[in-house]
Amino acid sequence: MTKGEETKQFIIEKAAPIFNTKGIAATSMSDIMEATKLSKGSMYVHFENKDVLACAAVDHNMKILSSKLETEVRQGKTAEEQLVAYIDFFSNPLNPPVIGGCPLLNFGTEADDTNPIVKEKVNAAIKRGQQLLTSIIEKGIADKEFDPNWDAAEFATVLFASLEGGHLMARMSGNNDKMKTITTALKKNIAAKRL
Amino acid sequence: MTKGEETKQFIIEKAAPIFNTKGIAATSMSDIMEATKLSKGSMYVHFENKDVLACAAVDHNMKILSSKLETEVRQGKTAEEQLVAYIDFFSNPLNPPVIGGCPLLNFGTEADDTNPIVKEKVNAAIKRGQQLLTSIIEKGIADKEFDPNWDAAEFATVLFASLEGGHLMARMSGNNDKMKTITTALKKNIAAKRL
DNA sequence: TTTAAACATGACCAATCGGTCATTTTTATG
DNA sequence: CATAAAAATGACCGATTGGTCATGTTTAAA
Repeated sequence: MTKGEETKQFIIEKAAPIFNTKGIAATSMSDIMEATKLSKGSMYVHFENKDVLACAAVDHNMKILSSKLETEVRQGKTAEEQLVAYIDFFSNPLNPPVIGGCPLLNFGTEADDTNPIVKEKVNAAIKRGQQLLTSIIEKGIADKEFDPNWDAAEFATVLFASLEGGHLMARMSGNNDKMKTITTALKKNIAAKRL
Repeated sequence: MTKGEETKQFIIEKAAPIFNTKGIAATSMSDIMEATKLSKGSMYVHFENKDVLACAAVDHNMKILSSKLETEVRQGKTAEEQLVAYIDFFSNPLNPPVIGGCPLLNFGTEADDTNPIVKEKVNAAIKRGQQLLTSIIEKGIADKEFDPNWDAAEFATVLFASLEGGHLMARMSGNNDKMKTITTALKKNIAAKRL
């Protein structure tokens, strides 16, 4: 890795949590300069403009999130353990795996009507999450672990949606009770499909 | 209503959808001036600063949403009809009841780490939504319409969370399929509690 | 060790930001 | 209708925004 590549990565890592907490529009290049202790000119050596830097930060947040998630899910041996690991990974929005909370929620809502590029990144990430969940469930069915009539795609959708909604509820209230209710209900639904 | 009050209301009504679509930080006073065709000085006659105007816009968006929702829910006679009306009200995020999509999601995620006042407004609105749902379910139980062992608060939480999550998924994908999956699953759960 | 390219710097730029205020116009009341 | 208060105007303000660029420094390969 050349010095330039190192600096570029360094900037991304410092910028990512700022964009994720303050939002893209509310984050200024000065904020990044302060966090990196680098000069303005240096930022523009590595990123042609703020949008490009913001996109890199979005990507980085999602990559960190998914790599941490995959590490946790891999710990599970059975499909049920893996589903539970997935749920537990998102079970405490007040101490989230990525600084600033879920980047899908944060960047998704901001980009919705304003930034089609970021919006598509979020959409793709959601699809990957859905696919991971669906494949775990289908593996569980193939392994005679779950009821073969279980609709994998449907449950993956409901699970994902309720975790995102629970994330919002927990962060707004500053309290994790609602999230606990949701994760418990989800796990109950999974257990009910056990053979 | 005096002329001043009329103008103030007019500004709020024009500003509300802009704040809800672009976000608070990304909306400038010039945006509001353009939408209202009013001068900058006039805006500051009615609102001491941008934050106050933004708060008024947040309140307005939520008020419109909840009043439309209540109208729909009131149409239902039985508790089940009312729950279904609630779900249907949020069932098409691509053509949402309030311009810009769900204000709880939009303002909530933006305000999370930056604006405690707006955050608390969102939190209070979520609580009201939860209370409405809980009371409908409890009424249904009292009327011998639903299984008396149904946990009203739990289902209210799951319902609300999955609708918000589904909202995000639908808007990111530009497609309503996931939301349809969610609403169908929710209605199935309700029907299962019917006596 | 030489040297050209890559990197870093910070002064500088026009544009826009939120906000103010003296002045003018409109409103509403006696 | 007179008139004082309320509302509306737009020029103006300092601060900050994203972005540029000539200059100096560091890197890395020959």
